[in-house]
Amino acid sequence: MTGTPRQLAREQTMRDIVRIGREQLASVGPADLSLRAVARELGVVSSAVYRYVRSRDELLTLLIIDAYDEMADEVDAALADAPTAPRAQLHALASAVRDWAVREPSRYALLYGTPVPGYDAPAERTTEPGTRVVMSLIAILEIAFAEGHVEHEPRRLARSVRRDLDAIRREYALTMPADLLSRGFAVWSGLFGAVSFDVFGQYGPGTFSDPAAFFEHQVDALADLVGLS
Amino acid sequence: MTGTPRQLAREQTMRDIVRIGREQLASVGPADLSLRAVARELGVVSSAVYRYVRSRDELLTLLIIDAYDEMADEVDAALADAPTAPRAQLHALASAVRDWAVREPSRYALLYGTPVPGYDAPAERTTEPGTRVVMSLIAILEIAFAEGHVEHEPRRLARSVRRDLDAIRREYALTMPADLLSRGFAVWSGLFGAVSFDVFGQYGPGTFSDPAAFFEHQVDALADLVGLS
DNA sequence: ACACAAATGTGAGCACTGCTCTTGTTTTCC
DNA sequence: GGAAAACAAGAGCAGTGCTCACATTTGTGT
Repeated sequence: MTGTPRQLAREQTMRDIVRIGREQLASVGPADLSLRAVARELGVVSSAVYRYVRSRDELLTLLIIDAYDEMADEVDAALADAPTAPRAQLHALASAVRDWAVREPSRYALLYGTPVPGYDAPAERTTEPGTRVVMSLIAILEIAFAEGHVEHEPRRLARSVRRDLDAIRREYALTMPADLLSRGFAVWSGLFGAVSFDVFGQYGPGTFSDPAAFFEHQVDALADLVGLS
Repeated sequence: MTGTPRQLAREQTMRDIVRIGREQLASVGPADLSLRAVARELGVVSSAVYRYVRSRDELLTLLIIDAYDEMADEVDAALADAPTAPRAQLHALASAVRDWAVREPSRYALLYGTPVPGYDAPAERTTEPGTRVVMSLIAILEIAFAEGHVEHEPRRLARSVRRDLDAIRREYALTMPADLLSRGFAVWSGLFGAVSFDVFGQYGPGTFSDPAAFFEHQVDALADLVGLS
């Protein structure tokens, strides 16, 4: 299990690099993330870091995966602790996302803010961790639908949209109708819209004295969107 | 009206700087915006630009105001052309925002993406242009409410939230109830959540073959949120 | 056990960035 | 015309990502 000392040292160094990058990110924002600063903190000359991380973009990828996973882990934990009523589950998921985002604004920005220019995340490494939360959301909706906890009046869909949604339904073996799934996506984007406005201060300073309470109402509205009881 | 040649030249140069900055932004993203590159394009040495623009942040401020205004202008134009039915007006507003955002992703990112680290927009200059769109949205809702075009069942609000919303209602002399205004904010954040997901590619490539059509459904959902008819 | 190869760290260097400061030039105003 | 203000130039500082030649350490096959 344990490899050579050199392998162990390498793994430790990789962990250190991600840790330092994460700390840097907390204080400086994605665009100003500096490999040289990481090297300094690591007590090593700047070029040495390139033995471990191909480029700054590679470091970003590592931090993105790290952040997606931590957020999703906290969502999972919150869902496990919450009552099983679908509306309660949705609130638990939403609050977990918001709490994490408020606590880690830079890392949240890395995931859901402006894509870092000139960088595109390698899909094969970030897709899986990046979809965990929305998968949880869809799962909540799917279970609620199966158990009859969603009041939903059918709506017409454009053909292309229906086709795309049906493809998703097939891929994940969903029983809920396509128009409900469409609403589920609206909840998803609405959720992250609300969190982003909150975290990025789009409401303006001092507009809401208790942002968390206001956020709860926003989530309530989203729950109504899919008729959750 | 027309000042000295020097004043005219200065105004022209300022316009050129904003124009070049806008062009740069289109190809490079907010964080990589370079004053030196602007100077090069302007055919002048880098330090000369500082005669016109105090710092890179100052240039960002100019570009932010420029972008807010252009987006709001297009929204206004779209609203003027659209049918007066509130739901049609909402669709017109939403589509105008999305169209502009898709056409100008970097400038959209400047407004609604990650705040540029270390930079905070001077409120006294960006607040007014930055609130034009949401003002239009609230106006649509207010008129729809006044004319009885909104079916809305009252909802309880947390005290602090009600207090904040009442302050806003007073400030803008709104007749709609606070809980409807709350829903209006949900529409607002939901709208920009949907646009951001769309523009920033959060759905993943190829998920939706006709993103514009899907977006329409998202807006439909948001319209239901405030019971627009 | 020893040699060879792979992995790791060093330091110099390139081209770029934002920004400052001194120096010289041009335009405006009295 | 001459003083004052505005402007442009160029050098320079500290920082960035990244590459490369070189030295050192570590792992492995014979």
